[in-house]
Amino acid sequence: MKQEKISEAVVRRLPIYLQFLSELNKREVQTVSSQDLGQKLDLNPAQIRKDLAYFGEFGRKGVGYDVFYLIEKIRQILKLDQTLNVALVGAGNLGHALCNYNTYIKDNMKIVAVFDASPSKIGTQINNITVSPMADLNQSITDLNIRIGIITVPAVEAQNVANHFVEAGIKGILNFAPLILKVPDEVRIHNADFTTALLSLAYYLDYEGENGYEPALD
Amino acid sequence: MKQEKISEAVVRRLPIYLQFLSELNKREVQTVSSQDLGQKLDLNPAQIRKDLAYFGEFGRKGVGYDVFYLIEKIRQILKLDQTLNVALVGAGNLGHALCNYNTYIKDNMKIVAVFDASPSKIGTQINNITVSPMADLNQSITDLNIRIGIITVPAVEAQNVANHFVEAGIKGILNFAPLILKVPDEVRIHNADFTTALLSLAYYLDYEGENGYEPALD
DNA sequence: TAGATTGTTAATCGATTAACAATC
DNA sequence: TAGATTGTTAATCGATTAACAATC
Repeated sequence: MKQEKISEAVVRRLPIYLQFLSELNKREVQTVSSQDLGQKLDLNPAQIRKDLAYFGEFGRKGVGYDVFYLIEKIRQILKLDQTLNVALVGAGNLGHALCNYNTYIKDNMKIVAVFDASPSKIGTQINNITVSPMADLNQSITDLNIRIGIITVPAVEAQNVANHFVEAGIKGILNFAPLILKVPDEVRIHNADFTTALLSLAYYLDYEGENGYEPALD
Repeated sequence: MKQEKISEAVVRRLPIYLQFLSELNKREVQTVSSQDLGQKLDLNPAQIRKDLAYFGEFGRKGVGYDVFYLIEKIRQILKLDQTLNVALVGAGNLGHALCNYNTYIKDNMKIVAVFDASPSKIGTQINNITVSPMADLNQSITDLNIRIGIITVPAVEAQNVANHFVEAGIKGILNFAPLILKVPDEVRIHNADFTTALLSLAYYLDYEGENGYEPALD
């Protein structure tokens, strides 16, 4: 086990491993090799072994990885072995979708507070959570020991919400708004805006193999 | 202008440029330098210049880039200068959110058909589109000349939907389900699952600067 | 002309992959 | 023991960044 710096790319793959391992576990598969994992996840087996080796020796030579043990280990690494409370700002369609989604609950992430600026939204219920006014944000975040915030407001309001989050002591933000937020270095931002993924799809239509863009000839 | 292979990383940044340039255009800013762009988007100015230079010479030395001209050029590169019809399968909360969202419309992407397997959803209206049964998918995709599909169904059904899409001739898929889809090489998949982004946030909590994971000492 | 900023080459940095000894 | 598969080092590959001549 080395004390190297672990790159973001590695950390980003851990939840992907976790998700597929959970699937295997559900199907009562006991053991898995990096070969198997690589094939199912479209990744190089050497990369998977290397990723895991940053954190310890979790496999057995000649055998592979014990599925359940590896799940436990990855959950520890990601700090998902403790419940993490999450706040969400923006009770629009997307906010609703995220609250009703409950994939994260099994991963110990739980949206426990929802806020919105619009009086028409405040007081309504989403999945047993009452939408609160922005004025309550600071207090709730302290009371509920919330460290992660999700932003699902329109782009124009997103920076403002981020500022509120930072002031309230939030340490990680999942941002769905299509812009780059400015926050202090100690706050971590992950962008979940899908418009870039959608728009960049267009580039790859039709011209697979060639370059998509045909410049004017000089 | 060179005929190099353009990496995915480059293409992924184009929509980000586009989005900020549109912002500038709205504010009637005429010209922008790679310096400015880099600062606002948290990117290296050299990288931005290099990205753009793959596709042509869009700037003026000593001056910068004309905002409106660059917008036009990037839209051409991404093939957003023509309207692209999009199909969506999965009329749940997330599907609803995406249909009501209309950011893409200004970018010439439009969801024009929605499908769901559940009888309780079929026939309902989302944003003026009637939810159709899966049986109609093939025909609609042909009739409406749809080349991009969005998957917002639960993970267990996602591969099945992807197969339908492929058979119907879809060339690009935006997948929100948390799994790796298997499709022929000529079909492009972009994953928009945000659970990986959310779960990996946990890793970075608290221990900024250090490594988040504390292994047992041997 | 002087200052600014591009387009592009060269240098650096980091991430992925191949290869293999160790070992179950 | 023979076959399989890990953990890890070395080789490769690709992406980012620095630097600068060209030029507006």
